[in-house]
Amino acid sequence: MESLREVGYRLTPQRMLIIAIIHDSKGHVTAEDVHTRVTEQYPFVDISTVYRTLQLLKKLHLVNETDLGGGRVEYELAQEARHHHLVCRRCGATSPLDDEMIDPLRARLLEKHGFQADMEHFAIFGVCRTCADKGQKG
Amino acid sequence: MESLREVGYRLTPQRMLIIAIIHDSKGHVTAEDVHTRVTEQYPFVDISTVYRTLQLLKKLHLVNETDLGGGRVEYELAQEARHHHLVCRRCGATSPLDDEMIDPLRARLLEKHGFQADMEHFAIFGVCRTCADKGQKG
DNA sequence: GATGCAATTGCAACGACTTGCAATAACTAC
DNA sequence: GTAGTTATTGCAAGTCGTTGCAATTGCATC
Repeated sequence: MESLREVGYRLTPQRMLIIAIIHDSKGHVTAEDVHTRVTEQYPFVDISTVYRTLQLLKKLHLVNETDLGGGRVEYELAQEARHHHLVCRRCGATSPLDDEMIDPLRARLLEKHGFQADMEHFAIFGVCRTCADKGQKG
Repeated sequence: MESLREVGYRLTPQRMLIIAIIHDSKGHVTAEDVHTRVTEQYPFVDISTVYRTLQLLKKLHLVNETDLGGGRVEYELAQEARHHHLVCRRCGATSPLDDEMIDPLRARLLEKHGFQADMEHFAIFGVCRTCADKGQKG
């Protein structure tokens, strides 16, 4: 919470609230979710402030931003180990994916192209095992 | 060009024009680009028609859609071999990436998670060799 | 070639997110 | 505690892209 100030940013009530809300939320939240919960306590806070704060927290690697294809971007605390998401385009289910699965690709990109890939928080779309078992058509 | 009709879609002048324009364009185009060029010939065509047509062509795998981080989505003909893009977050340069580079990951996802990953047209962000050589900070 | 009907279109309104700007307020230095 | 400065905010307007809907039009059938 104090980390913002340590990096030279001002610690405003809005920011504190937003950070607290994200801390309290398990899993993913949208900007809209955060804004709704913020305005319960500080009704005057604008959604643009929420967006700006989320961008800041993302820049500081305090939150991850992922587009899970639901029409709005999702955010989550970046405390846990780096990971990604498998998103089923049939049933919409998402499951986490260890970053280690991506490491070989990262290594290959560096080796063959000299490219240092971020691949911070990927959403990989496809068909999950359950859905693949049900229907045949891929 | 006739392929649309063959799959059960109507072949309208708007669609023909849009397809022709994408064919003529080398590399990536935005919806705005397409709309500008469409209205040179048919000034009444709405941008929503362009968007809808692009979505349709994407669904039919006739064009690829990629978010290269430029604030607007880019489209290109899907005629060539499947590929992806490396996007440098320093200089903004993009370079194509063979799909083969992704194959091992795809195989691993299927094997370990039973997940049939699409990974149709990825944009992988990071730092390119040139920029990495110049500055040190990653 | 006329008729019928659903796919497609243009329009306008909407959705998520961003941005310019003047007012406010967090931090610093006294 | 006060004053100064500058980051941050709220507001309003803007952007890219989507969507509901009535009017149009492609195309199949006669």
